[in-house]
Amino acid sequence: MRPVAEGPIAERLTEAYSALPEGERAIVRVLLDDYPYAALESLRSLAARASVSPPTATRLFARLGWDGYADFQKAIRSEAREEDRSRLRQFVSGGSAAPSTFEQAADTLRSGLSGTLGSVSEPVLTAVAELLMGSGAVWTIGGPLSELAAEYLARQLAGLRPGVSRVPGPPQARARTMVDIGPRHTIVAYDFRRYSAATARFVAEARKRGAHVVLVTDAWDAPPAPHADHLIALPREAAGPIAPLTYEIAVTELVLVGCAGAAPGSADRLDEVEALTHTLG
Amino acid sequence: MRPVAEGPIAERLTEAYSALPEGERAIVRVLLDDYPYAALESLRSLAARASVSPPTATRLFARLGWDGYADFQKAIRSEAREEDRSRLRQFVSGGSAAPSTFEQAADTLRSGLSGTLGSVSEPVLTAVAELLMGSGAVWTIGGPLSELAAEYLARQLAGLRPGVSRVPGPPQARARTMVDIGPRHTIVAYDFRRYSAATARFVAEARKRGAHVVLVTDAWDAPPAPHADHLIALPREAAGPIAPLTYEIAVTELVLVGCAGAAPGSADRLDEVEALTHTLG
DNA sequence: CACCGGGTGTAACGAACGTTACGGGCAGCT
DNA sequence: AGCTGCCCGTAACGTTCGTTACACCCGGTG
Repeated sequence: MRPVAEGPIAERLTEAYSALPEGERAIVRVLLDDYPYAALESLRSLAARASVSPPTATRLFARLGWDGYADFQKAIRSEAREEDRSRLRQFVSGGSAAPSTFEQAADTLRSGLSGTLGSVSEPVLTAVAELLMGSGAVWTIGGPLSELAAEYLARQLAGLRPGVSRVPGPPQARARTMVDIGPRHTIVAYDFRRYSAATARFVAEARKRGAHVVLVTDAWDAPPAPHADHLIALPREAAGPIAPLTYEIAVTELVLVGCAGAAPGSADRLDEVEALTHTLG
Repeated sequence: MRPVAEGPIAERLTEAYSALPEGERAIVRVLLDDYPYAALESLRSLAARASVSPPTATRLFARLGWDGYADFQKAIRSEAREEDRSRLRQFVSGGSAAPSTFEQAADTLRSGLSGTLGSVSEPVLTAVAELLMGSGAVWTIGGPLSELAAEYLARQLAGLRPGVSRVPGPPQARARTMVDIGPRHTIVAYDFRRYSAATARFVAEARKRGAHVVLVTDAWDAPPAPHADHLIALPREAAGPIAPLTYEIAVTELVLVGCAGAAPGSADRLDEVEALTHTLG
């Protein structure tokens, strides 16, 4: 399979990459970009694709320890053949003795995401999506790190409908924002771990003014939770040694999928945004 | 029938088989027995495996309508490439009966993340982590959406070491930034899909000044790729209907795990940051 | 400034390639 | 028996291949 399961040859190329001269790097890029099919063509067309001369390719394979291009090709072919065979028994759960730090971290992310996606219920997502597409205006807000998720939601959602903004950071600007918030508006708040008192206050005030509140957090007893109409709680145990922004982004994308589904004409809008980007850029 | 899914080429061979003379049948048998790998070797070795002469093979391909062996090989290669792609697509989009939109999206995210985490090689992560912790100064930069990942890396990395900044957006500010960039500095660039010409230019110039460049992208032939010392390529096919920021964040967190591991005293620094946050807030 | 080492492209080489031309061989038909 | 059509291998052809040799350019060093 393409990059999902790379063989040792692709790894060898990847690892050696940074130590290679420019021309040979170009070859490696072509090789990995269309792996393994680029390696099945002739050395000359390979070199042409990389815009270098054939000898440069020859030198690459020599440097990496193969006995010429034919040798390299043979290795690629047998690896592909072998990988094809083993695709059936791809239920190998890794299992190798001592997983490295990275493997541990990767596993944490994998299972954490799985838990995150499993814990959000579909009716809630549907309701949130409808709310976001049906509201008069949408504001997103987040804590020190979660604000990146808030920003992400704002940007993507703005591609689907008008009237989406970030809640500004400074108190005065927040106050000016709050003045106009009313019953037809929706606030999406991201609040995690240490929780932001400012976010809780903002959410509480917005709710008092009749706005709808969607809260993405890590616990049902988070400070702003009482003021939320819809609450998406990510499992806390998913947290690794580092803040798991991955999960926040993931559920945000889930919400966005729902929003896109609820907006039939969104493709046109996205096209127009793109055209305008070009015009203004 | 070793291959799970045979393409039309294999079918063509099978159907024509009975109408073929003995020698050409032998060729077809070899072809189908080790499909499609036998077709990737030379015509001569193919003929040898079938215990016939090379011209017999040539005649087979002419008879079946291809314009020579090279033409046949090209067809085989592109078919294999296409089949590979569609296999991944099917793998990504899931196949169970009628899953809801959200379940589909969730599966996409799950398997996409799995693919992403599987495709990044550990030595590269290690090298990047060491680079990020050992450099004089680190700058992060990203495109319209990827900049969120760049921002995330900058914020988290700043908790582990001093001298981490975002590259500013406006050209003049970028120019002022560039002036001071030199050999002991490192640039981390995120560049995806539509690719940002500005990012590519910045990276190219930085590299010219001797800075190290780490590029996180979705293809080995991305525009800034030629200027990167370390390249982390996320599988392109993993992309769903929406931009997969989840994956970018995930590999960023993987890198951060490596950085944290390379900095023993980072806990103290984080504590101090927290205390200062309280003091200044 | 001269020097040096590494990286690269151009040009030329020999080898292997796929193809074509030709002739022997064999079955089936007249 | 002779003829005919098809199949197939041998031999030679021209092409394309991967490799090597060599000269140029560039950045770093004494």
